[in-house]
Amino acid sequence: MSDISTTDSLIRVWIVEDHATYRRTIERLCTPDRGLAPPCAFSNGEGMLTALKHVGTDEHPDVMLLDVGLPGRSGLDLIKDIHQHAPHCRIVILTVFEDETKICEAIRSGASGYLLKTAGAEAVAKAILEANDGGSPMSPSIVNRVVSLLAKLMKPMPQKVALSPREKELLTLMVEGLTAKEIAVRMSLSIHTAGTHTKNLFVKLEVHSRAAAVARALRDGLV
Amino acid sequence: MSDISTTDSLIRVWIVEDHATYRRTIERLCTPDRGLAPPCAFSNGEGMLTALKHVGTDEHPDVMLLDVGLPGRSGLDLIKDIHQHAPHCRIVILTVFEDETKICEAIRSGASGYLLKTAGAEAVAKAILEANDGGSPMSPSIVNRVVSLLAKLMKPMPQKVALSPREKELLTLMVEGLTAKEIAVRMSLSIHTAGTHTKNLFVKLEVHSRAAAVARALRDGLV
DNA sequence: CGTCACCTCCCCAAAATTGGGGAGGACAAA
DNA sequence: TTTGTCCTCCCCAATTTTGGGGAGGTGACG
Repeated sequence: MSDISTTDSLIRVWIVEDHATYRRTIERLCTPDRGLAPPCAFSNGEGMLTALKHVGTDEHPDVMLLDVGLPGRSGLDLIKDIHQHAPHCRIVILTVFEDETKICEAIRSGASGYLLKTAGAEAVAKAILEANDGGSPMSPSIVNRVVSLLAKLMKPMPQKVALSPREKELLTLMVEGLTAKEIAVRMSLSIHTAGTHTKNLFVKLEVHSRAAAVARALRDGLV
Repeated sequence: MSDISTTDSLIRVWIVEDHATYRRTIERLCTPDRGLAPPCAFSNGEGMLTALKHVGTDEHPDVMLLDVGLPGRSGLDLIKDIHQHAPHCRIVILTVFEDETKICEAIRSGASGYLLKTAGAEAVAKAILEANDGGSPMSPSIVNRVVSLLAKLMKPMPQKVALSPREKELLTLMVEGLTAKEIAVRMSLSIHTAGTHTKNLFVKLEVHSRAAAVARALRDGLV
């Protein structure tokens, strides 16, 4: 007997994935030698949800692999429902989307993991085990984003950076693509004053270049 | 007799505005001494539209002040209908919205003017006269946007600037706020190559600074 | 009245950017 | 094959940016 079999039962995995071939790939990697029971696979969230409502609690999945970008309701919406019906089920998002918004929503909704579909079969299998053990499996690039996201939220981002009128004006012109000299002219300032404002602005925005300042301004709606 | 009375009749003004007090303000400024007839005021587009359909052509308004952000259909949708029933009616948008999208739609729909509600009573009165004379009254800030918008459309904007893969990559990192040196490291390039890419990028984007490049990228969704 | 934030102006020097130039190789289309 | 685009690397010099410093003035707030 291998050490895996020391657990009473294999991990119950459910899969929600509309892409048939990819779904098959995932199904195939759920093997007893990995500690995984033959999975239940669904092509959409509705089917999975009705199944979840009708099976007994002892039949509930341990880990749910969830695709987002499904037809019908977004996979992200499903998370809450899953948690409602199967509170102990660990949810792992499996998707091609890498954007912060989706990741953020998923995490907020209560997903345990977030895998990119570029991940190999072994990575997925490992992720299932990790999730089942209470971990939070994530693709490397996702981890990066989560960390930076967290860092962003951690720092006392005072909602809106308190820019003085003149600084806001300067920032606006900077976003227009004007150089320091042009800005000085437009604002009827000496180059030096424009420079001073720029320095102060950089400190407030926590950046070290015009490009970064513009990026921050545009992205955080400071203009 | 004042020179205003040399015209046979006063300007017929219609107003569509849901905010009662503001509507009253506008109504009050339509005085004979300004060359304006007592106006018809409506709190919504539907009412105005039915009225427009039922009155004779000789009763049609000369100038229509239109609020957008009305309950029910958007004021912008109304423009087409108004033109259909009263082709000679000059339409002036009166709103708090300053965004390019709204302005663009309004102009495209056939609005003659676009006023911000921050405009004073006298400005509104002047705008009505200007519109009636075939002009296009606009708040200063609106004019700015329209001009820049026009300029943007004029230049042979080749839809999407054809950036090479490497250039797009560089641009992305530039938007992240990285310096040339950092970008070179991230892209595994020599500073010189990063510089070369930057130069080519600037030519394609028609800019002369990183800040402007970032602004262009972010605003035109190049990343 | 002192303090603090803001605006204005200036000096300075290290570092980065900007904008020319050239040059070789890969690779695909004409 | 020739042409063209793209990627890579380099040199150069003028200009700009960055980030310190100081300094005087205003006006608000306690």
